[in-house]
Amino acid sequence: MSPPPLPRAFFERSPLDVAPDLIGTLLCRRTPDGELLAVQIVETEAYLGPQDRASHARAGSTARTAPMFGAAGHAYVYRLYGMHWAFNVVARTPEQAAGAVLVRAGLPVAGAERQRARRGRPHDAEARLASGPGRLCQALAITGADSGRDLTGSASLWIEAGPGGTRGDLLVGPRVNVGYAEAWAALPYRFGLAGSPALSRPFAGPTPIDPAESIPGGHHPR
DNA sequence: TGATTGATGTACT
DNA sequence: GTACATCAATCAC
Repeated sequence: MSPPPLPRAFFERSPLDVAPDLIGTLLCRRTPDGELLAVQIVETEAYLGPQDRASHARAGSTARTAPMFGAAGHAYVYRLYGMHWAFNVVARTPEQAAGAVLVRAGLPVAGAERQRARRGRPHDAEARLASGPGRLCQALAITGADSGRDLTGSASLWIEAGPGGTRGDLLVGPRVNVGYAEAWAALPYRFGLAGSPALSRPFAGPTPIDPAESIPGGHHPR
């Protein structure tokens, strides 16, 4: 028995609320041959709508970014640097034009050996198999064919609550490799599970923070 | 019609 | 620490 997929309402909130709440949840994949692959999500980034200079939504809706402008709880998958895939969940309120949460890293919790085989690196530690947006997609066999998929009603790709319901201490910092986004590059829209060995890279600055505290940096658009 | 640019990962020094 | 693979989207003519 496993818990049901996270419901639509979970994703019908600001990406700034959904991104930290996804830390500790399970991203699950049922392959065509029936095998279960899953990771515990340990790192996410929030991307807002067209006003966010770091978001692909900044150019408005295109064939690629259309899922971000559609219903919350769907996948947005795109090709990165011409050779990797990156997986997002659409997160937005009815008032927000677009929004998404990039899943940057996870720790394998089911089908680890199959994930290692998919990565093609037999000697990599488990914590390394999905410790980056491209690695995570390769380990879980996520491709552009999954873009637009409804994660709340799919038998092949979904997100469910993590075991125990404990999220652990959160790390917060600026998003990775968005230096072109001017003032938006410095905002603390990246979230990580403190102490996880599967983070894609370290968080700088004072860590961890108390999850109960508000996000540092003042007032943010939600 | 052509040039630039990335929400990266790997190999190598 | 640096080099580089590789391509759709976007932007500059």
